[in-house]
Order: sequence, then C-alpha cells, then structure tokens
Amino acid sequence: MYNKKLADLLFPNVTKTPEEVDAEFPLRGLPEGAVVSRMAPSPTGFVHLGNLVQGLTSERMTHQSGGVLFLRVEDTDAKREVPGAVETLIESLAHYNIVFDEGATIDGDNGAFGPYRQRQRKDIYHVFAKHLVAEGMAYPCFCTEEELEEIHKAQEAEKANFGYFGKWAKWRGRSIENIEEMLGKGMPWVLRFRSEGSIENKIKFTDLIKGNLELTENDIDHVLLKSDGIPTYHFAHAVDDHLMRTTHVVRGDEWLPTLPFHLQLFRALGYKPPKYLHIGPLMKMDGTSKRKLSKRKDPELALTYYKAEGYPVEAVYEYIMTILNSNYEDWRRANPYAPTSEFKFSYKKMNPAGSLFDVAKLRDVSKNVISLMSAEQVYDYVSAWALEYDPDFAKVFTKDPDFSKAILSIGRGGKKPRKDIAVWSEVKAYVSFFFDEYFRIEDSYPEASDKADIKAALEAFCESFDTNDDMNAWFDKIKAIADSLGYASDMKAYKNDPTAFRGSVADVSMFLRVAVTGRLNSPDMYSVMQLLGAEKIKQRIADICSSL
RNA sequence: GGCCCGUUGGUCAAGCGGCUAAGACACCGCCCUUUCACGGCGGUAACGGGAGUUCGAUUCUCCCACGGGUCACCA
Repeated sequence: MYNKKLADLLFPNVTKTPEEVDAEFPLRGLPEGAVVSRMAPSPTGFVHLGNLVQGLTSERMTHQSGGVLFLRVEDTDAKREVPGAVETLIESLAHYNIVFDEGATIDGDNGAFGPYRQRQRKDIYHVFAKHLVAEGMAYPCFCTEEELEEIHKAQEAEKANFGYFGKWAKWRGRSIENIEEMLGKGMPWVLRFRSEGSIENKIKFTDLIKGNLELTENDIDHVLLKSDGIPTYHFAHAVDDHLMRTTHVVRGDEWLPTLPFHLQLFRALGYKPPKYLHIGPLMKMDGTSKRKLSKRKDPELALTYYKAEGYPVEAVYEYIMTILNSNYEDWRRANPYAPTSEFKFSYKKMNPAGSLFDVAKLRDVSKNVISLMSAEQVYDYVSAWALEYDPDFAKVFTKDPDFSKAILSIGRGGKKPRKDIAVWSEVKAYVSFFFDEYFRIEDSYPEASDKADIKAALEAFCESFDTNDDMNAWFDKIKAIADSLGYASDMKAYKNDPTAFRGSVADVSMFLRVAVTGRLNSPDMYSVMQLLGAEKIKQRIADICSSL
C-alpha cells in the first residue's frame, strides 16, 4: 500500500505499465546467433579512439552475424553536452566507415525502437521508475549536494566505504508523510535504487572477453533518476538495452565495477541482461609507466588528431583491427586486398588486458596501406587533406594533377612498392623538390667532394643529357662521365680497390642528385628526371654550378 | 583506503600441463643497390616474485609485488 501510494505521489502522470511499454517495442525476430549491438556515445563533441575500438567490435560482431548495429545517443547529461556534438559524432563515425543499420541520424531517427536519443525517452524511463517504486525497489532521496558531501567526509573519517548505503542512506526508510511534506515544499529529489545486496556476497559472472569473473555484490543505493527526471547511465542502459533488444553490450572495462549494479537492475526489472564484452583500456607510455589514454592530456586520443595528421582512415582501421584481433595481421598479410568483412572476427581473440597504443606500429601499418593504393587514390586523399590543412600546398599540388600523380607513381605498383608515406602531412616534404615553389638545396655536398669534379660532372651531364634516353642509355652516360673523371663506373671494381679511383659512379650520381633534387636522398633519379624535363634540370644544374 | 581487472622481449602479441617459448613493430648487422625506400638473410631481447598441485608448469591454485581501473544527480 505504502509503495503504491508513493509511486502515485512521485509519478502522478504515469499511467502506462512496463508491460504496455514493452509491447510497443517489437521483438526483432532475427535468426539464432544474430548479434544486436549498439554504439552509445555521449555527445560531448569529442570522438576518440576508444569509441572506435568499441564501435568496430560491435560493428564486426553484428554485421558478421547478420544482426543489427544501431546508434543511440546517450545525452542524459545536459551539462556536458556540446552544441552540434551529435552531428560531429555521426560524421566522424561515418568517416571511419561505421555504418548503422538503425538509430540516430543527422536528420532524426531511423528504426522502430526509437527515440534513439535518451532525453527524448524520459516518459519511458518514468514508467519503469514508477514500477520500481510500486514494487518497493526504489525510493526518493532529498539529500542536497552538501549533505552528500558530509556523508562522504564522515565515511572518510570513519574509514568506512564510500557511497549511499546502509546507515548512510538517510532517505531509505522515511515515512510517506515525510516525503509528502518535502514534495509539498517543492524540494528537488532523485530516485534511488533500493539495493538488497551485500558486500559479503560474491556473484559469479562470465564476460565474453574477461572470462569468468567473481565480483562483489552491490550494496549501494545508486541514483536511477536525477533531479531533472532524466535517468543516469545505469538506469537508461538497463531499460534501453532491454527494449531495444540488445544482445551484446561492448564497452570499456571501466564499467566492470558497476556491473553488479547493472545486473541487479535487470533482475529488478525482470529482464534478462545482455552478454557483455568489457574491453581493456588503451594505454600510453608516460615517462616510465603506462596509463590510460586521457582526454585532457593526450591529443592523440581524439580522432580528429589522426585526420589532421593525415592518417588514412583505412590505416587507423587496420591498426585497430590488429589490436582487437591478434591474428588479423597474419590474415591481412595473406590477403592484402581482401575487404575486412572477409576476416573472421572473434571476440575470443580479444585481449583482456589494456594495450599500449603504439604510434610507430600505426605508422608502419599506414605505410603498408598507402603503398598498396594507386597513385590516383593517393592523389585524391592528399588533395583532400591538403585542401583542409595546408591550402598553400594544395594549390601547388593540384595545379597539374597529372604531374602530381606521376610523382606519386614513382616506385608504386610493383611487387615491392616504395613505402615512403605514412601520413598525408609528410607528402609535401616528399614531393616538394618537384615544384619550383618549394625547391631549394636542402643538403649540401659532403666536405670531401671535389668541387671541380662536381662542376665537371654536372657540365658533362648537361651536354649529354637527352630525355629520349631510356634508363640504361641514361645511366651509361653517367658511367661514361664517371670514367672520364677518374671515378669508377663499376661498383665492384671500386669496392675491390677504392684507392685506385677518385670515387665511384655513386658519387657522380650524388653530384647530380643534389643539384636536381637538392637532397642526398631521393626516389629513382631516372624517373625524377623524366618528370622534371630537360629545361628544369639544366636550369638547376646551372644554378648550383654558379654557386660552387 | 574498499572493490575489481591485469602481468610472456622496448612495444603489440601467439601459447591454453611436456615447444630449441611463434610472428609483427622498433633496434642492430649483412646482402641487394647510383642514394633513399622496398626486399632478402641474420641478430639482441621475454614467461614479475614466492609457495603449492603434478612425473613435469608460461599454462592450474594460493600469497606477495607491480601496473591499471573504479568508488558522482558523468558517461
């Protein structure tokens, strides 16, 4: 009687029953084994690697099993919400090829289980909240922030455990008159769960990633509804994931401590909990110790960081897959061009511990990914990136698309493609010497080089250079120049007795390379010269000769 | 402090009672080579410690140490 009265007092406008609400959400009728999962980010405007790790896991599990992946926006914390965050969220997930079958979209909702924005589901939560009150499993609490702080301090002083429970739960056993009075005064209240658990009891639980777990029962009367009537994550999770027929919940393992409470909630509601996959955190090296990647301290946690640096989406994707499933790398090596969907993703391969995010490894993955792209693809990516992050370079780079594509074609496409590029932001430095706008002598000749020899070699080259020569004819001419100057044209002979020569054809090539590219290192010189053309080459050689 | 999770080379990681303890990245050396990159070959380098169970523990159990996470009207 008491409970029923309290329920009506607290939720006078709620008339529906949980059964009625439940019936409004259809069963999915998916085949056995089909996974239904979701991404449920909060719209803080900050999309990070963790989201991607979790999202990719859900995405693979659902789509690989013929299930459903949906997006639910957990906007229950109005204080943290950033305007436009939902849009950025959806856009950046799309950027990383996470496509939803259902859920929140920029234009609204898509699917039969909505609304997919939690603040719009307030009435739904209230039905379940009222039910819990009526069943004696929840009660209002009028504690102010100050009072809660006092409790915390008192617990600290007593060396007691923290939290609203037992003797500290001062509103747990109040009379209905007492509550009515507070309500009458218009005092704000939150709805708390009446926990019957005890920390003396252990519960056994099997997590799909962590395995068999032994956890301590929850004895804390957690908040279900905040004073604005919006649910906390916990309550929304239980209600929504039941109604939306989620079969698998993938989330970070920072949720493990509250898992006993969630399980308790499902039981109180009378629903079967989903299967859980708790993923270990992404760590980074901080000095000599590891720590979880943090929003505040680590810019590399944000997805925007990778976009700005110019990591191709595919590279970030590949790298995360290697972290998620340790056998992914081997599979990829065997199937360089296969779509990821052909890989058999398995949660059993997931590591229960947290892993260190290794930028060096990411770069390596990225180099491999880019080395397999066509020059056109690379050109498109670089142009798009530059347009946004380096407009000056974009102008130069896109002035003559065929020229730029030809540059990118050097050493691309064979069995052993060059792997010079890890991120788009490095392309400018890689190609700059092809453009007069950027060309300059970056590396100087080694001290030991004889300036007269350099000049003689360069001049001889200019006289004999013919763009119609094929690679062999071209190099034969360079060899001839080497010979004429007392430099070995045969490297073997030179290595046998370096003292017999002034140097080798390698040195002569280097004289040319510096003059033409401004650097000691470059891609294949013949290709470079073919692209540059006789006029530019001769001009550059003349310029450097006059400065010698 | 309570609770929980974790611990194989510098890093990511295979392993699931018996192995010379895979592989990848990074690093070093050699080879190829007009430079660089690619590629090939090779090398350095690991089961946190202590008890037990067992004929035998990296694998199982317990304790310790260390690392991480969590204890909000945030998710």
